[in-house]
Amino acid sequence: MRNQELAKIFNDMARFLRMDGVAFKPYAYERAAISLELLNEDVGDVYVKGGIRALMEIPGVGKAISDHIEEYLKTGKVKQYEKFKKQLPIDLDELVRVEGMGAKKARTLYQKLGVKNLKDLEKAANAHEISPLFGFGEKTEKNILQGLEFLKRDKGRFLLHEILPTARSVVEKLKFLKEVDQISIAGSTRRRKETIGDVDILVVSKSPTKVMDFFVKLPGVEKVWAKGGTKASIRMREGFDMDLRIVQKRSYGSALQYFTGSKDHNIATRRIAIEKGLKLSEYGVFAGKKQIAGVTEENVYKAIGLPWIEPELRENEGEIDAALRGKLPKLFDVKDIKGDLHCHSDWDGGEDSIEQMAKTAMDLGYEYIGISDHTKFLKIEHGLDEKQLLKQHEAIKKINEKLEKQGKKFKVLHGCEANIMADGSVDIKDEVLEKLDYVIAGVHSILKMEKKEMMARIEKAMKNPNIDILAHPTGRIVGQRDEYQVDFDKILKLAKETGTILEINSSSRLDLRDLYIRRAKNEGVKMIINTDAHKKEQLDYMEYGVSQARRGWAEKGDIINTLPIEDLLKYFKK
DNA sequence: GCCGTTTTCGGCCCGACTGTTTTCAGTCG
Repeated sequence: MRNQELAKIFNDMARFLRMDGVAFKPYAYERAAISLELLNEDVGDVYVKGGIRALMEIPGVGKAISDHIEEYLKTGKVKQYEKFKKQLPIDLDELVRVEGMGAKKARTLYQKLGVKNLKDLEKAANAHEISPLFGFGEKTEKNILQGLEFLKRDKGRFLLHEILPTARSVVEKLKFLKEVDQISIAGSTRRRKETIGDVDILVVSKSPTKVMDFFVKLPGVEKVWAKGGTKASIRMREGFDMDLRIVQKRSYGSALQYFTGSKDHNIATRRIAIEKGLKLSEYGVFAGKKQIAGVTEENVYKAIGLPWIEPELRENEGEIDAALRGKLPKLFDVKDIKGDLHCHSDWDGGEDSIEQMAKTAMDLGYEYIGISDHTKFLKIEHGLDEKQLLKQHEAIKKINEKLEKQGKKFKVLHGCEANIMADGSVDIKDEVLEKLDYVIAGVHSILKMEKKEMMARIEKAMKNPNIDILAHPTGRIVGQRDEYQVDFDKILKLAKETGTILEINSSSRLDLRDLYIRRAKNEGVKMIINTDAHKKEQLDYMEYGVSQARRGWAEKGDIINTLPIEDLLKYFKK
């Protein structure tokens, strides 16, 4: 989409302008870039429909930027941008990935040493050409070399699944310190973004130095980037950074609000504060010099005329407007989940027996679990055939009888995760599917189909009266695989027509993604959050699916496994 | 360069830490 291409150009232009010491213009270009990224419609279509005038309707786009957009749409280029690039023919994106390298240092190194990319940079640093330069020194050169080393090992962003347990264990360790009065995870981890760049931790303490010293000496710390009186930053062995901020009690709420972000949400909240003649910073809300809020997040939001906003919503994607109108969604949490219907047992090569899975589900406080093993087409997953499914059906019946005898209210449901074949049929006969409590179906093979073919395939499956749930509907796996060629609007339409439930898969697929969840909710399409657990420990993944649903503005009524079993069953087709 | 219930000019989010030029620019979040 041309929106993203233009957003990149404007972000780059902002960087060039900032390098030249131009004030405020960079901010304007960045705002325009954000607007374009958030625009639902292709900017080319906007222009075709309404010309320059329509472009100027886009927030942050005025006369000059709309001219740039028009120029780009007509010629594929923005002259001013080309001029900037010619003046500074370096791979800035690459260079600024080195910790401590910004645009200005990069420019100096190009002008003095001809450094254009990481390779040149490494050569110059190794040859000690950097340290003698004006404004640089021994330490800067050493840091550049170390930054380059880290970059070589850089694995990019981490999955929330990988980060959250580590972040929590660090919080637990810090809690042991008597100097730590209050503590919280902040940043994108608190917003439960699906991938995390680094972990932010906020602490209230009267003895910051002691906490800092402890923090930078935690096991697994590989490098201390910075350590001051209120702020420290470390690189962990696993390859991600952790930042610790220490504030006073009176600023805990405002600091938590600030460090939770997102950046765009914060800019929006600060603007609101300014409109009210107040100042919002991490230290509090101020009327002149007087602090009027800051101890809790609730009173910070209240002071600027907003209700408290759930961290998962803080992306400046409509939550502020919704908050002002009293239309924020009522989010639910993992405690509202009554069961998990996408679970594998040792029948298909999973690690744990049906009983063990059921027991773990009971321990989690669930009222039911659904066993949905793979079916026969997936030989690599030891998929079950019709005969085995019928046998499993009897086994589950016995387990339920046993549970009933023990006086447990808990129930094991029997399903399966059938394969949607290339032609849209499934690999288990209807007469067997009919006997199950429910059927999940998913695409697991021939993923690289053309959109039209793939949609015909999925349409046929969704129209199958035996298929209740579409597993991982778009096929993406975070950080590993893009979604297959699907038309999500069509999927929503079919879900409405056929009553097929869309899955929010809590594993590293996190499929549906948050924006799709929001669209499904708006269309009134029902969803279910499942873990796809292949062993009992993975039943804990539910929290990630719930976070995803929360980021998608979903409410209890949108998610059928918040329902008790008798109501849940009503959503299945038969 | 953009914007507006303080509005067509004057303000734009704001503070911490590092290293080096020893007073502050550059970078980061």
